[in-house]
Amino acid sequence: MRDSRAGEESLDSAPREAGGSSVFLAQRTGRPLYSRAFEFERISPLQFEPRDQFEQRQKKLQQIEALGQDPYPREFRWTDTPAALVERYGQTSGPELEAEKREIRVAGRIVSLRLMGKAGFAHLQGSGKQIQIYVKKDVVGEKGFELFHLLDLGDFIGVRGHLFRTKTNELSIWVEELFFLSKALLPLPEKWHGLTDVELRYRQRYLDLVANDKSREVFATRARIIQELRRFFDARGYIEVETPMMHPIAGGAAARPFITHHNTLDVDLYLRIAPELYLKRLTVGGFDRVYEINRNFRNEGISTQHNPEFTMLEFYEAYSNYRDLMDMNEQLFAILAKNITGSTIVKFGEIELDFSKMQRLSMREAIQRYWPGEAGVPPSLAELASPSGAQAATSRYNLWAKQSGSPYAAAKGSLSDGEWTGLLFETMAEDKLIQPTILYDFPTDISPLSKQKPEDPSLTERFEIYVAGMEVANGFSELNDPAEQERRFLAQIAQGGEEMPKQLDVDYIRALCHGMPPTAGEGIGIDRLTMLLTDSPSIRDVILFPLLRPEAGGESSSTTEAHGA
RNA sequence: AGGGGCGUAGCUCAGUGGUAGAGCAGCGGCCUUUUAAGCCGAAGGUCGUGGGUUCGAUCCCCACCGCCCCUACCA
Repeated sequence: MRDSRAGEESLDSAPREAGGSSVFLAQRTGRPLYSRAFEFERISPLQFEPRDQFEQRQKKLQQIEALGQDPYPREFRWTDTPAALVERYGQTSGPELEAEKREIRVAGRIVSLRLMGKAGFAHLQGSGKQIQIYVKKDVVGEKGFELFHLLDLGDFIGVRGHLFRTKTNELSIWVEELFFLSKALLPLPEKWHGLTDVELRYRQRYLDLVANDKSREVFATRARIIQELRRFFDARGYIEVETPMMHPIAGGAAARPFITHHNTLDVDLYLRIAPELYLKRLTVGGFDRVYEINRNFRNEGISTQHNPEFTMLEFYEAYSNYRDLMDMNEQLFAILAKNITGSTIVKFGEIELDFSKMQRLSMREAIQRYWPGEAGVPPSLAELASPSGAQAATSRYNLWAKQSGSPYAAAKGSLSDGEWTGLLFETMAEDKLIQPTILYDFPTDISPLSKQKPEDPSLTERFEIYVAGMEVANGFSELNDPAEQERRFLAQIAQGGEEMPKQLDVDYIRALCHGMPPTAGEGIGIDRLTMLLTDSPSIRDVILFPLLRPEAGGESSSTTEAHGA
């Protein structure tokens, strides 16, 4: 951490270590504060673009310093934010402002600048809101106006003055004194188109946030969604916990993990693919209602719906089952939609999602429901439940799909009945679930952590919630029979494959042996939920810094390393 | 991984097989209530990178790099 009492001579007067590469032309020297000069020595050829402006602004910074200003001052005390002023005085008339004439001190980033001769206007932006300032030479004086001249778009300043309205009736600050706060050595994106290059928006999110209101709103909304979720669960007696991100065994989901290494212990660890097994240990420990909002990491593809690290809310509730959760979810999604967007009807792209009700379908019903008419008579529930029934139905579906050019179900290796059912559902029904839908009764074969249905052990008490064709939640009555759990884990391990655990999580079985209450648990994908509630078509629009390939220019991978041939 | 698209000034975008264009930003000048401020002037580019075709390539061809979209894997 940086010392908050920074400002003592030692810190400032020490020449900066060149360290072999600096982007600055001028290196500061060990002169005392306020009288320091720059030395123009090229330290390294590395520079940020645009170079002319970078250099120009460095020169201006020196000139500002020459005016007696600290180039990086430690303190500015403000009385109001731009947002607060707009909020409070947005409707107040000029004469009323004149009558009050309260002294205010406001800070912000300069986002527009109109300078004319001996006066000028600018807009200060703070927390996404802007207020205009008016700077007049007569008022701020020779030096103050000189400082004003040296300001660029992007600089941070503070002002002292009072509110008034201009000829065009815009609420503005009549500036009596200017305070330089920080220099933008690089220019902001273009002022009315903003930043549209998506790559730049993701790589340099800070510019996106400065330039694009829409973007800052999305992330503010994301924060509110998480707040709402915490409120919802806190009000129901849950406690929030944090469980390990580094796991000795990657469990709790079927996914390829990231591998890392701890030096002192000399062990490989996996970045967690799910917090599930740890949270359930906590229900064993007597935390009857727990939740965690945190990251999961899966070493898999990147798409508009997938980022290698993503945020999940997971929660567990003792003495409940999946029916209780389904009911709770209907409430939760409706409340969220209402509180976040103002309505339970939410616009998403070209469609409107209605969160006031959720249709419920069993997986087998969904297959029937979305079975294409041209593919013949849909399979009966009895057929789908019978041995090899799902496989037979899939063959019939594939026959049609291949003829019509639709995606067909391609099985890798031999599948069990439950796997066929899951595959068929994913192939033909999943992307049709546009309106919020609770899909329930998943095959046991693809639900290794769920309790079976007492009347049909081939199915489990598990559901998923689909919205706009995306899976956003996954919950079930948790399997708490240690013998059955061990059997299913061993079956997974025997099955093999990159996505399956390699090792039995013995401690988890031991925990279950100490007794886990009947519990229902669920995970909700926060990123996807945020997409839905902010009308964002890509997951990268709701993740501040989505994973991208590292920028070229540093050590480039292929060219420098490619001597294998 | 496969298919499609994109890459031109710091930003937003035009454009052409024959010396590269605008607006904004930046620079110099004028301007004391402007607001996409205005007016005058000057500057700014390895047209993603590397090959090839050509008398000549930013443009055509190939490869590579990066990003976006779709499909596959996945939540």
